[in-house]
Formats: sequence, structure tokens, C-alpha cells
Amino acid sequence: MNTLFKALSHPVRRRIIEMLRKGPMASGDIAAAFDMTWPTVTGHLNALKEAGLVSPERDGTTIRYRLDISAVEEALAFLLSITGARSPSDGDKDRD
Amino acid sequence: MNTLFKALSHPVRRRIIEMLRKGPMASGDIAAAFDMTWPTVTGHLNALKEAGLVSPERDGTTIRYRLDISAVEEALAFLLSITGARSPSDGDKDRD
DNA sequence: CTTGCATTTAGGGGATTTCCTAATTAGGCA
DNA sequence: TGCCTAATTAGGAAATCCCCTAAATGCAAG
Repeated sequence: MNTLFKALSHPVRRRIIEMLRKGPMASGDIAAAFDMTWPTVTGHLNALKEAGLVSPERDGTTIRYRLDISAVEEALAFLLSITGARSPSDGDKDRD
Repeated sequence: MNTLFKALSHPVRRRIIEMLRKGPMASGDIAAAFDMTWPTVTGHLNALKEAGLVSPERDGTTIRYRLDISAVEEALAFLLSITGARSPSDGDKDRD
């Protein structure tokens, strides 16, 4: 959960996730979409992989990254537990 | 959004958020719940405040922190946009 | 004003992040 | 084998993070 939210805390990594929403993409194509060097993007992809958010699959010389929805759902579950379950007794305690 | 997810990436800060779910708490009471010094907890509270996740309210000499749900909902919206809107055309691409 | 309590700010040490360039691995093809 | 392309790992500099101790602030009461 720790690495998961940390991975989500970087704009480049969030954008990669958004790109992968439409389907898997090759590492090079992902890197080309950013204004930074390829090794740097590889680093971000590794962070996402560590967080369980993406998984790489090799196809010949190219490596495609696929979004892993289940990890996103873990984060989602935490946030929903916050917004979803408020104690009704102090919802409007200081209304004036 | 950046500071928001970064704030969520630390276990102590997530724990504080969970504690605040039941209602506002004094800084000292929050600090007492952890095995670290009070200044350190103040630092975490500042991170949460920067992220818009909590807001402090002074009452005499004590300072109470209240959870700010709307910030949580921002993060929620991002994650839902990932899980919620998959392109149906490539959802089952390798089904042969 | 002085004392006391709740809380924050200041400053520093050690670990981690983020980016770069240079070197390396891995696969496909002559 | 040797070469080209795709992609990663290695290593290092600058910034940031996390935790601590020590000092400061804000408020209330005597």
C-alpha cells in the first residue's frame, strides 16, 4: 500500500497509468511521450511495477507494459473506507 | 494531486486519516497514539494539511485537526477514472 | 509580567527520490 | 559471428524526506 500510493504520487507515473488505460504499450512508445530520457522513464516503469500497477511482457525485442487494475482497486478500497463510513453522531456537531 | 498522493504514501499519515474519520482530534492526542516524537507527528500533520486532507482549528491552547473529505474524493475520482472507464475493445484481446 | 502547558518551528544527519550520461543486456537478422 | 535496435542497469549529483533534539510561539491564569 505504501509503494502503491508512492507510485501514484508522481505526475509522470499517473500519466503513464492513464496512457495504459487504453491498452498495453511498448516501453519506447511510453518513453517517447515524455520530455525526459528513456532510462528515466524506465525508472518510473519500475516504480509502477514494484507497486503492482503494471506488468511487463516481452514480445521479441520489444517490451510491452500492461496496466494491473487490481492494484488500483486496493488503493480505491482504502479511500472508499474513508469517505464511505463516517460516524453519523459527529457529522454535524458544530453547526451554527 | 501530487502532494495528495504523496501524503497518502506514508503509513503514519494514513493512520492519522483513519483516526480522524471518527471526528476531529487534538494534536497531542494524535501524537500520543504513535511511537515517535510530537514534532515528527506535527510534520506529518503539516504534510496532510499541505495536501488539503486535514485542516487545523484552534480552541484556546489546543489545536484540533479535522479530516477534509473533499481532498479524499479528488484522489478517489482519479482512481475511479482508471478502473471505471476501460475501453471495451481491448478488454478481451487475447481470448483465443 | 511570569509561569505553565499545548503545539509548532529550526536545524541537522542519514536515507531515499529523481534525473542525467555511460555502459550493458537481449533479440533479430545479415 | 557481428551489427543494429529495444530496453535496462550502473553510478552519481541535487533535491527531498523522515526522524531526532533544542528552541520558540500562543494562550491562559495567577
